[in-house]
Amino acid sequence: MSSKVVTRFAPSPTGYLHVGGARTALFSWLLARHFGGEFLLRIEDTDLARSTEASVTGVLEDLRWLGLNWDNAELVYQSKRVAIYDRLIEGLLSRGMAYKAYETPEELEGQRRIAERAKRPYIYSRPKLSEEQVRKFEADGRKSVVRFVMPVKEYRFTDVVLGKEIVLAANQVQDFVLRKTDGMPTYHFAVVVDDAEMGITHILRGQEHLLNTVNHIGLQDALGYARPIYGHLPVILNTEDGSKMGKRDRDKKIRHHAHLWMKSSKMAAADLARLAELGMERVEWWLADTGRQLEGSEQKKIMGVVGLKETDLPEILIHDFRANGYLPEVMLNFLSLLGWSPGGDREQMSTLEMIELFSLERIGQANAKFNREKLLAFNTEACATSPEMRMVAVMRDFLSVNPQSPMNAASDEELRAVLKMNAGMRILREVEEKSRFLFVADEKLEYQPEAVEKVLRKNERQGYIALKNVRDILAGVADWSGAALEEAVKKYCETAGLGLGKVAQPIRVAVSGSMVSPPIFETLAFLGKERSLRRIERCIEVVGHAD
RNA sequence: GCCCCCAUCGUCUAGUGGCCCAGGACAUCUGGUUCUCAGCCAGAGAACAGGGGUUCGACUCCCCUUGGGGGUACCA
Repeated sequence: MSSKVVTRFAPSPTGYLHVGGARTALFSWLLARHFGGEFLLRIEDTDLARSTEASVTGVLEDLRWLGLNWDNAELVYQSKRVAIYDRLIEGLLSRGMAYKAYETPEELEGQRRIAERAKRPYIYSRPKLSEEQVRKFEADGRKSVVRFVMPVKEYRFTDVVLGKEIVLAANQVQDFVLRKTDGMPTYHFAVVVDDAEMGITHILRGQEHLLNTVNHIGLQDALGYARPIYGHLPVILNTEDGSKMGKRDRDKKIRHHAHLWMKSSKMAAADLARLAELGMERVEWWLADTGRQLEGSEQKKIMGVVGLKETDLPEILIHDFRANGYLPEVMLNFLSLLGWSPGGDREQMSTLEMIELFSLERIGQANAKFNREKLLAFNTEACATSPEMRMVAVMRDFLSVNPQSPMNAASDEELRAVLKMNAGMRILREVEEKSRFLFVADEKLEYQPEAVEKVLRKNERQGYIALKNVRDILAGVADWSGAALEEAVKKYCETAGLGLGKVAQPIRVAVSGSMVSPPIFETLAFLGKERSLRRIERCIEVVGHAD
């Protein structure tokens, strides 16, 4: 095997990149990089109704974020290659290797139902049309598709991932559609032509394509193409129910909550539709069947009504993980372990190590469940061990996709300091939630009622009193450093006979507005004497007044 | 229904006939550390789906059962 390895990733732009697609892309990329070959990108936009340019942009951005760089400067769009497909299809037609078929989708559906009712497997049977019938169909303006004359025989091919030969019996093959009524090629046709023309040597794809492969090799034989090496990757499943992990899962959760909401608030679908400013039929249609999906904008409206936050939804899309503050290198590492293992006890790897260690033989056969907790643990470790510079860059990227965060105003130096005081962070979203108060104007700081109650008011306002007392101590601290502040406050605790927690928590609430923040002395040092005291002063006033 | 794929701790997996009364990681549980959250440290429990073969010997090979997943489109 002296020829160069050429792999590809060929997403259909009907949504953003999800973990399954990313894993497929990663494996193809690793294979190419391992052998010093090429990794190409192609956009499979033959489904005119569902493909969008926004999806293409999104997928490309996600791939770039992950660092899965592709080698073709010019992207291949199947929608721009229709003339090429047409020429080849005409060739097949003229040689009798394909034919026009005139059944409507409804007629086919009917045939399928009949077969199902008779408990017979449905296999499309080629109708024998007389020339006269064909003329009549054409004259009636009946739309036609082009079907491939699939040679009836046993098909077999070797799968490198499964490590075995896949056999499909002759009675299972059937003629399939090459060109749809709208003139676009089907996936099956375009994929075979493009893989051949792009010189793809290895095709890695999800196991849902396993049986499609026989159609593809039937076509390859008819068109005189060489057969690439195939490998079908195990499917990534949900931990919760073991079903295939996919974009539908977010929709599933929203629907579930919508039902709960209707039950608890005694509302009907019509009320939900009205409040969400959506059509009633649309909402009812969606609620009725778990197989149905709403558009992203519609989902948002429903979520607003039933009280679901973006962060309540399961992360499925690569973009979700980015927006929650996972590191791309961690995603890559974790994804690589879903179906692959370098062997032994090896788990955490840099991308370079993954390239070096990757091999098709070590890809597993069993489906894998996506374990979020383990991903979190990997991310925690990476956050703890990555260089400061890297973390600042990652934080910037995180903030760029969270433009509403006040932390966007922070300088690199400030980010570095914030990251440092957040040692032990798991994801960047936690850093943001825990530290955003540092970048809110003193007078705009909001005090959580529960925090004020529990920490300052409870037990005869012990916390409030401690805060007042420690305010005077802090006002007298000359060296406003973490260490000096700690010393001063601890000394106060000792003389007052209080545990550090009894004093630290009131200060925390006063400067952050909540019961959770980075370590209190570092927080004070970051804010500086003036701002710290101003916040404490304001808190004393606000809480005192409220009585 | 039919076709195809798969099967080691709760989860991801290591294991390619004796090195395994099965190793690692995450999760769980128990202690410890700590100004909150998180983290960190120490320890513990936890698996070869079942039944037949093959073999001197099976987690490893073969068959069946069961279970899980995928496909069955003018979607990819």
